[in-house]
Amino acid sequence: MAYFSGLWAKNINALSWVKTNSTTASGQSGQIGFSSLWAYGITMAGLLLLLKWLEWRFVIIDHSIAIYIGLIALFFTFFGIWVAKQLLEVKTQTIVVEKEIYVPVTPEFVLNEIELKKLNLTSREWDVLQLITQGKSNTEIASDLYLSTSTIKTHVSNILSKLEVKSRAQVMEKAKRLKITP
Amino acid sequence: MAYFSGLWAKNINALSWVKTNSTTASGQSGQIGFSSLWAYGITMAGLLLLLKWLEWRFVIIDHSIAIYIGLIALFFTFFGIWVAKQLLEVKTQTIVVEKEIYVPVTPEFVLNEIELKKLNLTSREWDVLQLITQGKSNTEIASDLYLSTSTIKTHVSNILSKLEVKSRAQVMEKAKRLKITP
DNA sequence: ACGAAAATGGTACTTAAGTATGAATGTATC
DNA sequence: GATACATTCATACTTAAGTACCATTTTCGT
Repeated sequence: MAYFSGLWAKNINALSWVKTNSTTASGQSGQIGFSSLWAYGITMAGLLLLLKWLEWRFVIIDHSIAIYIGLIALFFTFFGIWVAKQLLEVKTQTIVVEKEIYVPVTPEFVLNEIELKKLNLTSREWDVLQLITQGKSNTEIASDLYLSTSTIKTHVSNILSKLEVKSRAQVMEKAKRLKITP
Repeated sequence: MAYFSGLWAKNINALSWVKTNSTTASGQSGQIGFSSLWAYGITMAGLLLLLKWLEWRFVIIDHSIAIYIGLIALFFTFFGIWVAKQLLEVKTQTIVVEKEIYVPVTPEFVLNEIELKKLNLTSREWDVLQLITQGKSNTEIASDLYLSTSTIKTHVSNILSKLEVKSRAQVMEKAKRLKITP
């Protein structure tokens, strides 16, 4: 029984050494637990052999029951370690890292329909407005729509009135600002 | 020694029960390992007491050594579990999930300096051009820059020439297209 | 300091833009 | 069918835009 106490004390020392070792070596990921366990086991076994071999003959008969208990202790220690490994499941921690991605937003044009409806333009006025924003002259617009310049002038005049501006240049500026044209 | 074998078999059963329990209850995060360990310990102790109490008197003398060994086994099993907990650091498997966040790219205007230089505009012409793209009339531009309309007309005419267009409306359109104006 | 380019301004002119008004025709909506 | 609105076109006019040509002054690089 005296030897068993000694073995206990040695085990604690061996344990603390193994633990220190595993902490410092924690850089290499993965199998730390297993290799440390082996180191621990081998160290323990080595100590046991070392201690016992020195006084083997004196002990082998007198303290056979103590050795037996020691082996039982050793076995169940490993058994406990095995049990712990089964019980302690690997915790999976999911960390969601929000990563800002600057999407190359295509200079997509979304027509501001709210503002467009406020203007209360007729469909023909809308046609003319779009051609105006393309920098076209009255003559060109008339040509595009197969109309006379007189008609275009009328439409343009109405557009200016509805947009509350005084020139086609201001129409272009305001149409851009209100996002009713690309 | 016969009892020890029985105890072993019971342990296995108890273990498997505990493991199943811990798996199903894995929803609640944290202390699963510990509570399961306690459940396991209590179950084992309970079984031990139950089995032994039934034949206590018959056994207490004959098999005192077996009980002693059983206790040793129990203790070192827990010791092994404790050791394993020290050695096996809780592996936290970190899964980094990148979540795309679409940053609302402000409709930022980047001046197309390459195209701008090609135009070979003078600084004053550039001033006038910017005011043109704001939809301002020659009179307004003259007023803004403290110049006569004659000067503005000269600048505008030069701008039209350099941009190879025929009206201020086309200037606005082309300036937008070349991204030399917001 | 000199020359080239830039900046400013003027006059005269042409052309396009924009206004005002009216009218004919088409098209829904009740 | 009457009404309201949209569409088309025309005439006459005013105003702004744009051109052409010239002149003066300022700025800047070598």
